[in-house]
Amino acid sequence: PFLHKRWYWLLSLIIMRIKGKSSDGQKWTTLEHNGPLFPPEYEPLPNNVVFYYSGEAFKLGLASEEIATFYAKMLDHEYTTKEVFQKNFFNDWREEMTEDERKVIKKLSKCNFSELHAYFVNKAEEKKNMTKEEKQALKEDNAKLTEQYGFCFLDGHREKIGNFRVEPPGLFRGRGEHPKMGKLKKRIQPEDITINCSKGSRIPGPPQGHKWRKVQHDNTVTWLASWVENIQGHPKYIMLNPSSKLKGEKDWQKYETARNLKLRVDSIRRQYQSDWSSHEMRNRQRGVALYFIDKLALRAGNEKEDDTADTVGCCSLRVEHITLHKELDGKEWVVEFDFLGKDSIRYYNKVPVEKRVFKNLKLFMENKDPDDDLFDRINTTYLNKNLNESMAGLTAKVFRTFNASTTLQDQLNIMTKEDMTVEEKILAYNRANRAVAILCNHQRAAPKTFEKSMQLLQEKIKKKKEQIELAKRELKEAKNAHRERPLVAKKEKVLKRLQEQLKKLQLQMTDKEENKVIALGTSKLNYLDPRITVAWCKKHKVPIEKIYNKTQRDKFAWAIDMTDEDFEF
DNA sequence: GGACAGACTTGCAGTCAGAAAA
DNA sequence: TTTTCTGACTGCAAGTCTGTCC
Repeated sequence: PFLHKRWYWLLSLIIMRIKGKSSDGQKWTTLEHNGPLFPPEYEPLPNNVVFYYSGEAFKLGLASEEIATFYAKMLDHEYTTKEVFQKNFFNDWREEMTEDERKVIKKLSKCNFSELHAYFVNKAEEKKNMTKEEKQALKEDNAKLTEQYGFCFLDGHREKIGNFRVEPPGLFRGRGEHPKMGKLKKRIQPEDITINCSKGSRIPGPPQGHKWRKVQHDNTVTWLASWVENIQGHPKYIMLNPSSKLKGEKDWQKYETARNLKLRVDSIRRQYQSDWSSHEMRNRQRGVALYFIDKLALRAGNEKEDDTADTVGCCSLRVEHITLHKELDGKEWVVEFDFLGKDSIRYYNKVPVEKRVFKNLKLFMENKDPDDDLFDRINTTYLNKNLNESMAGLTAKVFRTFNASTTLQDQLNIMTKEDMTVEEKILAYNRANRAVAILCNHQRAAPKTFEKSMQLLQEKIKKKKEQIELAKRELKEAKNAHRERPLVAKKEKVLKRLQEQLKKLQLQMTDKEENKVIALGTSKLNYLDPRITVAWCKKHKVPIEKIYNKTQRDKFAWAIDMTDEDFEF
């Protein structure tokens, strides 16, 4: 109890480091929890809500009715207009139908879900219009469930669980042009679920009349429960919240690896540059790929399974994804990138490169079709094996963490001035954050209400300016006419306050405009060493709450506790 | 060395709840 | 007090990377 938080963290991190090196992959000693929380069972539609086929009322059985509601709920979403989505949905739906239903329902275009849709729209409306008391009661029920299922005991500490709910059934919504969009995501039964906890701990009871698929005691993994989803056949896990010690330590380790790269990066860069002139084609490809990963923060680019959206990363780039320009916009040796990356987010960039890189790319593209691999001699496994020889723990993605955190540190150093107000410092921070987001290509759809809220701000600024004019005149009058000290002082104060408010609004607007299609959250949460931020806040007297919200402060508790103002990444 | 499974991190979007405006 | 708006939070898909098997 007398151990200061910071020392507690340091100590446990050091212990972890020692353990980590000699470890057999053990992640915990004891783990006890209450199992996952299942979604509520399907509630049948009331009899007055009717599904029509070919204009005729048709009573669906419970199972097929439930699936129909999944589609009906999504009716005003763009998804349901897509052919692939419709086809997948209809196939899967028919598979779950009874023989009799299948005999009748043969075409999706003849299905009329509109009453079902209206029913759910109405229900949502009703929920919105609930009384305060009803809402409060619902909230309390929820809190009870969180209390019961939302926590576990790991090595004796009560820890928050990240996702303690089993995913409900529904229609799969892939991102981009996913060939499986619209397929039925089936309801998960206790019989599908594997429970992981420690030997001798209280094993969570399965729901009445059910059994778990399996109960295991594997302390080399961190998950509490798992099941296999039916779309891709991949496992899904119930795991701890990012605020947990286990996740925090892992996060810290990640940033330490990135800081290690800082010490080695010069020699690694020299190495890959010399690879550009290697006699071996494989080495040249490795050198150029690594250069892209380092300079452009591209992802590694693993091979993907079929039946997924066509997206690529560095190693999986194809000839069609780049265009070479000997000269473009007054620059020499320009590579134009245009491809869909993770989550089908477009990466578009025109980058001047070294002449040798350019020549190599030309060579890699020779005698290839557009859909051939650009780097046909290498893959991510090979790349990572190589990187690991340069530095323990080094993999392709470490470069993203390293470059992101380095950029933040550099930008903060450049942009923060001591005479700035707190608001200006926050803007500077956001700009540094934004530089990182742009580097990592973290995009978002422009918010639907963007134009509107922008206009609103404009108006506020206009009003404020008018107020300032008025205040100036009044001040002048006060000075000329009355020469009453207290009145003049008062008017001066008013003016000053107004001017400060205007400045604040203008800063707000700049920030908003620049953030229109850039997402800052991802880099803040996953790429920026929180110690940089914590140190900066301490050094420049910016309250940490201005930069990190509650969740973020919880996740980065380790950094907040252990970082001094002189920390440098 | 390639295929595959498994575990864990990263990423966007949609929902929700509380703050701000009316 | 009611309505509107925004940022926090959740959900879950989609990556990365490691280990195992043949």
